[in-house]
Amino acid sequence: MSKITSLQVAKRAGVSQSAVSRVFTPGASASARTAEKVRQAATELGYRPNMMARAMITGKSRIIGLVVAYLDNQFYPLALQLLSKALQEKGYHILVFTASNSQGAAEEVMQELLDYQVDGIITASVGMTNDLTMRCTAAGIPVVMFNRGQEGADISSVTSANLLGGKTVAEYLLACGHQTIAHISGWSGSSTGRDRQTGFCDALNAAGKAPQIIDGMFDRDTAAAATRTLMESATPPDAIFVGNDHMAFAVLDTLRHELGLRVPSDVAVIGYDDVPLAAWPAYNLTTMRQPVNRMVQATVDTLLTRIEDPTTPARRIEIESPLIARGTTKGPIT
Amino acid sequence: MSKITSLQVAKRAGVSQSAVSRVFTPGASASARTAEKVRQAATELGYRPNMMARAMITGKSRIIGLVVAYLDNQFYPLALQLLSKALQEKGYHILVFTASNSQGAAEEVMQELLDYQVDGIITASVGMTNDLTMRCTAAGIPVVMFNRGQEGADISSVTSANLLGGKTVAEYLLACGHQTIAHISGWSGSSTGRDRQTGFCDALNAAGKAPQIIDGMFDRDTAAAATRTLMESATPPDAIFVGNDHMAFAVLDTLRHELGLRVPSDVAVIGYDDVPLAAWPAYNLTTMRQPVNRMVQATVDTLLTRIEDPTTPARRIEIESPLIARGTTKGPIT
DNA sequence: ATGAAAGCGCTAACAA
DNA sequence: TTGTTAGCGCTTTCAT
Repeated sequence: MSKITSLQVAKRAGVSQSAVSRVFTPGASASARTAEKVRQAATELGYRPNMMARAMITGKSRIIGLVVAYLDNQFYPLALQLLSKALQEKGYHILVFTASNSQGAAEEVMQELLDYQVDGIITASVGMTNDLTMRCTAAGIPVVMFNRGQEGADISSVTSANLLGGKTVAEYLLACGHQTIAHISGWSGSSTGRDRQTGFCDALNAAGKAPQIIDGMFDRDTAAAATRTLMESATPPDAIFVGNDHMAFAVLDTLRHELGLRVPSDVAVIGYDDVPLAAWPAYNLTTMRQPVNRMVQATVDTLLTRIEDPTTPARRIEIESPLIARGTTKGPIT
Repeated sequence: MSKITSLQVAKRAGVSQSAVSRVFTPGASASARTAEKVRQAATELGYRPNMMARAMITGKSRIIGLVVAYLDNQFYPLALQLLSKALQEKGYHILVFTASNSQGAAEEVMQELLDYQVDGIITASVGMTNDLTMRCTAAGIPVVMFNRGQEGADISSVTSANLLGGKTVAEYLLACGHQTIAHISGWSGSSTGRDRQTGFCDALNAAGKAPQIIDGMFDRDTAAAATRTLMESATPPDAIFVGNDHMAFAVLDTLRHELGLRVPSDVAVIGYDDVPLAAWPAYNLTTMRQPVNRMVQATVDTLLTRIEDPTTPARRIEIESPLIARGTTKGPIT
């Protein structure tokens, strides 16, 4: 039982090979009778069009390259799963490229992406340089950055409203009556980390406060170390805003199990993402939600729109979302 | 800057198109001088061979289909990341197929897998029927089941030594002096779940004990419900072996935060997998390790070996690993 | 070792 | 609507 070609189907159906092709090509013309005969023969033989051959002609592979760095932050596996499912429903599939955040690696990945003739690219939280992403656009391949923005570049991106999110957190903490507020920020090399920090600090400054800030690099160990530094300082904070949930869990672990402090009575903690784990009783973390579902939907829409019509301009989508108050904060003073 | 073909490189290098092809085909013959000229021209033009065209000729796409169901169990994202990285180093990439565990979906996925002419397939924890997996083998596509075995079928699989693992857990719990031991099993429809259970029960039976067993379906909510049932029964257990870490976290949450019990003094808990979260202080879970690294390595080896030489027989690999004692058990009586 | 030529399986432009 | 023809970009005989 080897490969069945369109030619064999054609013979069996008593039509030309191109007739078979047309029956299987969306938006091609074939009479009902022909289509019937062809489909019949095709199912009998178990024929399915060869994607590779089709891709070579049309230039469309129906493959989307997903560039991803680390999957230890629960937010990304979830996104990957939803992304894959949503694209699959549209007839696309995800080809995974893991890129350690090093300079040379990105370069290499970019080439491989082009080799496979992917129809589009989604970068998830990976530090693609402007240059690299621009080159994809130059090569005519639409790129959407998921959970990352890019300053002046003409590249589509989908993020949550991080600036606003930071502000929301600041105002909430203020409303809770906190006096000494600190921030363990997301990696300052990422727009996401920077925006959350900016929104947070601006709102705090407006209230006449200046938070102490340490870059947590989106990393557990770094965040844990930052927590120690913060709490052992001369003026330890009574609230910490952490750049994402993944780090916030490390902060909570350190606070509770290493420093023996109580949350929220000694220190309040707020994260960002609202990954499933944040809702589990062991952490019960107050956090800014990132609506994965809507972000995924927007990403797929944006990408497919650009694939179908390359003249569509790049769009930068920001999705607003609520703060989810749970047990690591005391709640606003009423 | 559109597509560069081998022909354009050939012209520039002053050689034939086939010469260019040979230079880029591993194990083809070309003189040093020709190779030099070709490489020169290629880099100048930014040429890279077109994978699609190559795939069509050789029948090798250098794409591995990964079929996966859910990614909420931390074990799988980790595996996916390592798998992707290991394969990438060998020049392969992963095309993701998400399959809800329904019957019809698997059928559909299987077809798409064939459409893309994947060189091999890895199924991760997804309930492929014997029939389906056999059809892939029939179609000449090597399949490796990751973290699942299959009874009599001639299909490669890589698992940890689940039978032995179950036994190890039982003996450990016995050594800790537990009297009433229960088991919230992994999905009984999976070899992994069954083997752990069998190894566990056999060892317990040998000691004259018969554990109460509830199928946890590898699901958080089901496991939580099972925990309630167990603890509210006439003879609540003093130790619970849970079929994987993902469920064990739900069990711990329920025990501590809902039933107000202390672990391990009221009940001891042991999981299976040793995902990163198990080591975090909030859970600090005693668990059977599954050595992801070695499992991934074995999977990649097995798959690539069969791709390179299809006559290689299927192999069933079981990897032994240790119990990691942490804070949810009291430790053996000395 | 190299070039010419024959396709891989398909879609698309062209006639009929 | 349909069949015929020409490639997509490459690998692989087959001669030389």
